[in-house]
Amino acid sequence: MPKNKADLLQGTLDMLILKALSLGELHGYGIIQRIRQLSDEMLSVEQGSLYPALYRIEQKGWVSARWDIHETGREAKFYKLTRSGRKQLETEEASWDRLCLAIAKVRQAT
Amino acid sequence: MPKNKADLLQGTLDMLILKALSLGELHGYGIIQRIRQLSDEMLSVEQGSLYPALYRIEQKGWVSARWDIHETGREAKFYKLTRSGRKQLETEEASWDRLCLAIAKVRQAT
DNA sequence: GTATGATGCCTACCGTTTCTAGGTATCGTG
DNA sequence: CACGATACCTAGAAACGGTAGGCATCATAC
Repeated sequence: MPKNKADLLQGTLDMLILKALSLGELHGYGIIQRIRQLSDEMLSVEQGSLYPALYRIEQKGWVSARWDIHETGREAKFYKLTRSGRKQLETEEASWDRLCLAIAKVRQAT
Repeated sequence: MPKNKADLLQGTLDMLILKALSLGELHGYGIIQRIRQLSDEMLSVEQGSLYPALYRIEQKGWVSARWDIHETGREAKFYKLTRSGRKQLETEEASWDRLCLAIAKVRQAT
């Protein structure tokens, strides 16, 4: 059980993964690191969340995957954003903006 | 099944309920209306989400409830934020801010 | 007068999401 | 050689919010 809500990604996992991949092809483990790094260590995606998510995202055609060997000489599965994935990222970002705006409006109320 | 993510509250339901009640005592159905109105119709909490949430929130001591008759002459269950609930609201708002900030950082990346 | 929609409460069940907790293997470093 | 980091994966469970139903009252429209 997650300790507190701040640790939860609350529906943003797909968007984060797509965003991470929009900066360039990457393998699974690297996605986790990139998200953690970009968020100043505030977000940490668990492996148990990531891999099923990647599978799901691949099924939807938002990323394509291939096995390759990266510079360290190790094998890894590389994911690349597809055109459809880029579109999905935009959609999810718009939804997120919309949600944030709506929440902000409620919170503004006095 | 929810049509799209924009419709989802993504973990903010409790915060929204507490916020709505922070503006004054209110009955269940009224909470739904207040949230919808404050968010400019962008957020709509379903009854099937609200009532179980209110029960849960009451169990945690964040709100107190009493049956009463409101101005229209109808009976309704009125909920009031407790001191503990006000504290919880602050906590949840801080978590939300933290999440938004983290997401924003990732999204800024080029 | 009665049908209908809004108000008002509730429950049971379901789908999605993300977590925890495990497993496997390789690599570099102390 | 042990150990942590890297790299992949799955199973199971918890949390959350939705759908879909039920019940009752009230005002309005037909």
